Amino acid sequence: MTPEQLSDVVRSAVAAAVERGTLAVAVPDAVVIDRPKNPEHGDYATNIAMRLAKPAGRPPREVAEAVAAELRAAEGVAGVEIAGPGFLNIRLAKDALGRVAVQTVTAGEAYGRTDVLAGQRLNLEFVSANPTGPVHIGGTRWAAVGDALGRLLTASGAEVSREYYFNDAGSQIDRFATSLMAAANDRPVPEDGYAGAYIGEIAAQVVAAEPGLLELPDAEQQERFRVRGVELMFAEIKRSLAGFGVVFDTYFSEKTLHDSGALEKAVARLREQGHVYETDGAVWLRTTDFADDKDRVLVKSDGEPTYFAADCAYYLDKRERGFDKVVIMLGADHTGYVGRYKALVAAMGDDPATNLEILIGQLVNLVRNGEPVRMSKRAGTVVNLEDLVDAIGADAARYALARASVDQQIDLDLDAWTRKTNDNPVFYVQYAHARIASLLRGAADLGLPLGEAADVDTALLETQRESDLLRAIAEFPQVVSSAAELRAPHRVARYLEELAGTYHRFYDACRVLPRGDEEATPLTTARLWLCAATATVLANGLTVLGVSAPERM
RNA sequence: GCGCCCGUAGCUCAGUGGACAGAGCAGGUGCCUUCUAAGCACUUGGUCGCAGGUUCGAUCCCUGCCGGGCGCGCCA
Repeated sequence: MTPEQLSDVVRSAVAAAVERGTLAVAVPDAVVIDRPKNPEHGDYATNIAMRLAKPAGRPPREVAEAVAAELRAAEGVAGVEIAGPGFLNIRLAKDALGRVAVQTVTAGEAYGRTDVLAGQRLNLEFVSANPTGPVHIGGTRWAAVGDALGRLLTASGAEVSREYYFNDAGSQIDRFATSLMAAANDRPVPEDGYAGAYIGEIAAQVVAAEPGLLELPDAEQQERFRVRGVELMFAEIKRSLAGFGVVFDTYFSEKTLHDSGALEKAVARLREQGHVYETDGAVWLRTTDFADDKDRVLVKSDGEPTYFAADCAYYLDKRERGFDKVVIMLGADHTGYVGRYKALVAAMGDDPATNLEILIGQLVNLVRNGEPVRMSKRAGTVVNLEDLVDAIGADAARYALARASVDQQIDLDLDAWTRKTNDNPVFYVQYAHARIASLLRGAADLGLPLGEAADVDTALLETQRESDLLRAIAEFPQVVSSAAELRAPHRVARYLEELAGTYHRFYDACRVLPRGDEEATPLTTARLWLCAATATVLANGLTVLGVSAPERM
């Protein structure tokens, strides 16, 4: 029995008490089930009696008595104790807990999937780095977290589309093109231009692809460098992301919004809604009507639309494509956009609370030998996605970036994440998986297959270490769904570390395979199922994070 | 000045209103002739930044302070 199943059982017990007349209260929608740290507090515990005490108008312990009386009769429940201020400590029947191992192995890759977010259509935008250079470390954090979040949301039943918005219009791209042209013609890096070795490399590729390019007038050259340069740079970005295991459903070009008249359409819609005015020759959106700090310019006095105007058009486009909710992940240096983005959604006539979600990720600092790695865009010492992968590998990079809460700044220590020791959590978790894989290979060599689910006596799994492991495994679906709902992939990583530790402790205490001349027993089989179940959860969890689950290490 | 994030063990960090606040690392003591020691056991270590408030109950919610990070363009 998993906590979710137990939650339903407890809820039914409350309903039964109400039915019987021993409790007068509205039956709650959901019952919270805890996994107590203290084994004396049973397999699971619930605070439902304390929650219902006030609405029932009775002391928590009396409510607890009424619920416990019903709960004791429930299938799979071996014992119920009332403790402390009114906790219900529940002990499951041995087999009710043990069957979790069978359920897990049987479900395989599907174990952990739920439908809690079924029916939601989400557009998940992340990375969205401009094709003027490689994906920097901040974008890399979002590549890891965003992709993991996408997998989590999908696992929880949501319909998710990953989207990468790229700016291929405007002055930043112009500066990129100018920088390429300067590099190709051996001219100095222009004012506000881009430096770094990649500029020279891209410039050379453009020249190679376009014979006679350097003989053309500057204006024509510039255009060719822009088009080809963006193309090449973007291919480079896609390649590095793919190497990181991140692929998007849609790569959305800002330029297409300009070319299709979508900006004018968006401005017209905002004007219809009555939120647009003109001052000093510019067109403004009155975002202050929607709690923004100041109004925002849509069209500059020189007639050029702003980036914000494109944001408006882009938001409208996403909504017209049928997404209920637009989720955007930004770095902490973009915190200032939240207010104006909410305002634009409201000005469009939508509800920012339901149609928009902006997730802010704090900055990443790199550390080597305890010293901060100095980063300078001008000096070309920016650490980007590929540098990080080269330094510590894709698995460690993804895990390191995904295991921290996005609200927390991270100091990513390049040495710690390459160490093959216990202070490297990704190895700790992967090692547990490889260790089980090795054990299962050993079982196969001994001619000990798992066999049929019906033939396993999981009630034999009765030691503390075994039931600890079963409870940890049972928790996984809830970890996934709550991590999805809270937009917190790091919870999965932390859970996996705990699960790995629980497994290592089990392994240390419980011999699985027969030694020497010993014969396999029913307990051998039960423990093999438990090991296989653990491996399934470790693999499913690592997959959610985009990290491999190695068979050997 | 205003907005967002952070402040929890010596260090790096978990902790969706519940029971004595947790993990890894670092320090100390042990455990490998048989399933991966990249492991495990025991042990040292806390005014959860400070002060109020809400609650049966607060590390968590609210208010105010203190300290650190980031941001506040007719840039993109």
